[in-house]
Amino acid sequence: MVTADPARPMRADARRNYERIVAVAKEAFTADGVDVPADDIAKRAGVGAGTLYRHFPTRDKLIEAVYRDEIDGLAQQAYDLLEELPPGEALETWLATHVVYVVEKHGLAMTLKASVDAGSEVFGWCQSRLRAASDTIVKAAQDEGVIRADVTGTDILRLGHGLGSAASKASGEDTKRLLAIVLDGLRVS
Amino acid sequence: MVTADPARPMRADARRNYERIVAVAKEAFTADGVDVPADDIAKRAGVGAGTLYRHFPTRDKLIEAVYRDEIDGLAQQAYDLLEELPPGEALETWLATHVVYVVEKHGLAMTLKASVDAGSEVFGWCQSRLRAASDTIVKAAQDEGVIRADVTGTDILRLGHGLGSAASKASGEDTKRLLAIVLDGLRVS
DNA sequence: GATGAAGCGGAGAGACTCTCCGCTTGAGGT
DNA sequence: ACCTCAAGCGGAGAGTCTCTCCGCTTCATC
Repeated sequence: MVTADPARPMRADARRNYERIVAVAKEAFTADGVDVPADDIAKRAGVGAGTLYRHFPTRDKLIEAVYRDEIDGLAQQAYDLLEELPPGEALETWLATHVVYVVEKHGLAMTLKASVDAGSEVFGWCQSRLRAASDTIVKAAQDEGVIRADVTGTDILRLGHGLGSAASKASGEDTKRLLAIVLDGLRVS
Repeated sequence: MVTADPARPMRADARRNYERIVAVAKEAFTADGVDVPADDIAKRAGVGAGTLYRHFPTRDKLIEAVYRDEIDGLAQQAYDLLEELPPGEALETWLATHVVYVVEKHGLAMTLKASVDAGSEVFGWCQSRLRAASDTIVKAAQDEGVIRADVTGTDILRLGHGLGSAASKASGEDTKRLLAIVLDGLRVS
């Protein structure tokens, strides 16, 4: 998923470090904001600054990688949920996850997105990955006949985003109710 | 408009410098992005770093001030246009200005907004200032009976923003056409 | 003009990003 | 098992950026 060059795969320790750094960075960004120093992240990950900067030539590349990883996790969850639950429930759970994600990471996501936007290749990648996941889960639920046939994957994405934005100014109770309303609307009547 | 303390007005030189810095910063941000060093801006404005940092205790405050000024200019233009032109034309011109602004400053505005968002007091101020301006110009045009009665100031803001987003991926020609379509839709039929 | 307060400039402290290079370690060959 | 060497590592330090401090200058007032 994040291999650099398929011709010669990363050495085991290099890959370990790469993943370690992304994980630590994600934690650090969430806890302390995107302004946390890169050297700090290196230290917390138990690697030298050189190692960090070899994997991520600039600070922005690191931010990009975290953003990408975050989105990738959200998309992956769609596929995982499909294996664990019946499609209808999977879709409902996924939408709820999406909303929680938007609410919890709102500020972070905005800043990450702003940092990433310039070299928007990554941004495009994220968008298509999310859409593919959303399409898949929606289609599965539709094949079972549990949700309306005229809903698209993009709709779900937008609903998740919209609900999240609305919910970030509302209480947890309200959020649940809003989500319930939308879920009800999605089901075949 | 940007006075700090009405009790004791700024000294003339201080105010001059304040305005100078904001103007230079706006130019610098537009030309070179928001990452341009604060010291550079001080130099270009012909003041010492100390002066800059007294007026704007942190770099973010400077960004905030520029964002605020930018929005303020857009809002002010609504009132200015109302004095120069008949209300219908004023509204049309303003909407076009808005679109151009969104297109030209898209990247910048996003980053500014992301930087500002945390201490969102400024953000709120900007929003209400824009809405007031929009409401005023819409109401004037409606009183003349030249645009639909069911349109609100917020609608115009949204249209401006939406058109701008759509237009940033389209050609100048397309933008003009899109704008013409919307303007046509706004007129009483 | 004289005087005090408000404001100015820029050297420099501290922090951050990124580079460089000698040392270490994993992986393939024998 | 051991050898070899490219791949990878760490961290000192160069260069840059933000922000502070304080002696000097300028404005406003009398």
